Amino acid sequence: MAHADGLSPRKRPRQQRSRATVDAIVEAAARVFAEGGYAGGSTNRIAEQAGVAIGSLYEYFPNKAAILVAVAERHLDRMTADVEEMLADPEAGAPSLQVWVARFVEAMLEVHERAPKLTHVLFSEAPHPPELHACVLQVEEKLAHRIETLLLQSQEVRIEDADTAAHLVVQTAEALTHRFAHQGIHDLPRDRFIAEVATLLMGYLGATR
Amino acid sequence: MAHADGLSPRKRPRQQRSRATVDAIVEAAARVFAEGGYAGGSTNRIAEQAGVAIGSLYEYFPNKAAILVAVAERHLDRMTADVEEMLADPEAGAPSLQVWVARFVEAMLEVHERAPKLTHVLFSEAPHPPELHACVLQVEEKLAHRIETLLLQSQEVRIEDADTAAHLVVQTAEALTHRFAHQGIHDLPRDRFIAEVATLLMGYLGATR
DNA sequence: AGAGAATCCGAGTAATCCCTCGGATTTGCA
DNA sequence: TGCAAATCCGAGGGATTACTCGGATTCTCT
Repeated sequence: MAHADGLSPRKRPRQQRSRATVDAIVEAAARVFAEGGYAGGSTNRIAEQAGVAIGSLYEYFPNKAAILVAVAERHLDRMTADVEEMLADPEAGAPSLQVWVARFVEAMLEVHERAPKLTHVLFSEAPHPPELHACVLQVEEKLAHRIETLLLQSQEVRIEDADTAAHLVVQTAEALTHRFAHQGIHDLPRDRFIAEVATLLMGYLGATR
Repeated sequence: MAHADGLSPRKRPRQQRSRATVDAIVEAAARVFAEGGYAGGSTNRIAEQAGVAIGSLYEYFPNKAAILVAVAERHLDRMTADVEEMLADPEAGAPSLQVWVARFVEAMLEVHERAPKLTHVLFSEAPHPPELHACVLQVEEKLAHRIETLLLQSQEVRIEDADTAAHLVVQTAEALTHRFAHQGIHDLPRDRFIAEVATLLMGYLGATR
């Protein structure tokens, strides 16, 4: 009934008209934040870009942070969906772990390449209210779990602590692809970068007893 | 004579009194930025924390971004100095590459642990004027070069492209220690994390022909 | 059709922010 | 000692910001 936290929507959109408004706001916010960062994007500008009055915006979002969280949730959902889809793609019968890892790295990279600025703002630049942090943690957890099952299925490696290894793999892939998409790494070309990271991770998985 | 870029100091401090003022400002700015982020730290608050009038602050810094750059330069200088020192420490006669890598990872971690919030603001949160970006690049270049000579000296590994390998090692260590210091990774204890990252990097260096 | 709920509107408020400027104070030096 | 340069001061200007509120408009449902 009462919202203890100050981030949940102040009012639920009940008609499809208002649902469209909320969508437009979130979409516009993604653009605005990606352009000028979180602090640099004003709520007035978001409303303007969404073609909506500032008053309407505050009908559904209690404050600026809530808009950020909404953008993050939508973006993260799409990210995980994309990665899942690419990992599920059964184009080869029984791929080796090497192939799985390379696919994973490329999937992460594509996800970051799709919206490097926004991803950077969401993950690194913006202040992280606990709401958002939990959201990020959940995504990483989901990815790590996916990787872990991959590791356990593979006969190529005997892993001692698959849980930890999976988390490190996710963190490493996430961090490196993020950096590469955002600012590049030592002028490495894209495919070379992917191969190198895949090698890095395979070395780890092979070495971990 | 004229400063084309808008970041160089508007006036040079000539007496030791003003040099102390500039120091106090930079130090206060580091505290303020670490506390509330770049956007969250106001120049008025920085001046107040430094025990200096706002007018005095603008005698030596043309704008807020210039203060950020000054803080970054000082912090990065200390970071590189610390890492260099730890790597130069000759406590063992001829350490193996494994030992070198573990030392490097621990050094990077300590550097991030010393001021995790500030490091995060400097590296990730704050807007990166080209001045700052060049500064960061230079540090990474220096570290990569240090690692590269280490690789070339070692007889344990035959590296094909030592340059690229060194850069990837630096980026990986930097990214992972940054994350660990800033928000932890899967509740890994510190020593376990170091060991794991060292294993990761050694696997890569061993696997790269 | 008509009433009440949902939605939309945008001028306005209070706070804050970066930065200026004219003058007071202190320092170095002849 | 006295003067010019260096340093310090802080009230306040001009711009921007997040957010409010009272009322107009549109929708849903009987």
